[in-house]
Amino acid sequence: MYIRYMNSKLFRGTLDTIILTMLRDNGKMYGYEITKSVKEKTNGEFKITEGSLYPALHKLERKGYLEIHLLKVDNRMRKYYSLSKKGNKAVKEEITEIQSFIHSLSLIVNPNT
Amino acid sequence: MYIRYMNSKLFRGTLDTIILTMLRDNGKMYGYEITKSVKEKTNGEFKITEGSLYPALHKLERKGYLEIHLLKVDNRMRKYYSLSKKGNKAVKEEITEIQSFIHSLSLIVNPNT
DNA sequence: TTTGTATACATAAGATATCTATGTATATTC
DNA sequence: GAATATACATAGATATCTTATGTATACAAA
Repeated sequence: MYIRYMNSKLFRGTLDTIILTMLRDNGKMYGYEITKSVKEKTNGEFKITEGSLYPALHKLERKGYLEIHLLKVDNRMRKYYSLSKKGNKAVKEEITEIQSFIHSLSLIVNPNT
Repeated sequence: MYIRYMNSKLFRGTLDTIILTMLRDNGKMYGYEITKSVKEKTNGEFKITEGSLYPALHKLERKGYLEIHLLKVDNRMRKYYSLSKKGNKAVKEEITEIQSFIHSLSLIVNPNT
C-alpha cells in the first residue's frame, strides 16, 4: 500500500457506526471492500485508512458485534464480516444517535433550521 | 460547580467550530454564556463541560482567532471573546467543512439521500 | 448558618480514538 | 522490474476531550 489518505478530525466517533451501517446495508463485506465502498458512497470524501479500519474491526469483533468467515480469493485472503444479532441491535441505536447528533449540529452551524 | 455533564463521543472535532460559530452569530460572548447558549440552542443535547470549553478557548486564542476584553459584572470576572479577522476567516472554512461532513455522513446513515 | 445552586474562571491527569508509519504478501499492469 | 491494486496487521505518536479538582462570588432555602 503506497497511497496515504488524509482524514478529517470530524471523523472521530463516527467510524464504528459507519462500518456497522455498511455491513447492515450490504450483508457481508471484507475490510478493503468497506473502505472502497465508503469512499465511493461519499464521492471520495471519506477515506478510511487501514490503520483506522482494521483496529476498529477488531474492536467491534471483540465487542461481539461481528461474525467472521474467511475466504481465499485469487490466492489472497479475505476476512468477511457480517453483523451479529448484537451488532444488528447496536447499529440501530448508533444510527439514531448519529442522526440526533447531525440534527443538533445543524441547529448550530446552519442558519434557519 | 457541582453538576457534571456527559458528552457524546461524536462531539470530537466539532467543538472549536461550534465555539467560533456562536461567536460569529452573537458578536461577543464569555465562556459560561457559550455553554448555556449552546445547550439552549440544541434543546439540551450539547452540554459542553468546563474542562472542554476553557482549554478550547485558550487554544483558539493562541491561534489568533479570538479577541478578548475583560469585564467585571456583579463582582465576578467575565472574559469576553469575539472573533478576530483571522477567526472570521477560519469560521467560514470550518463551517463549510462541517456541512460537507454532515452531507457525506448522511449519505451513509440516511436511506434515500 | 451552612447547604445547595448558579455563576465564572482555570488546569492537571487520564482515557481513547484515530493517524502515521511500517510490515507482509499476491496479482496485474506498464 | 517498477508501480499500482488488492488484502491483511500492528506499534507508537498525537490530538481531543473527559474527569476531577481548585478558586471565588451571590443568593435562596433549610
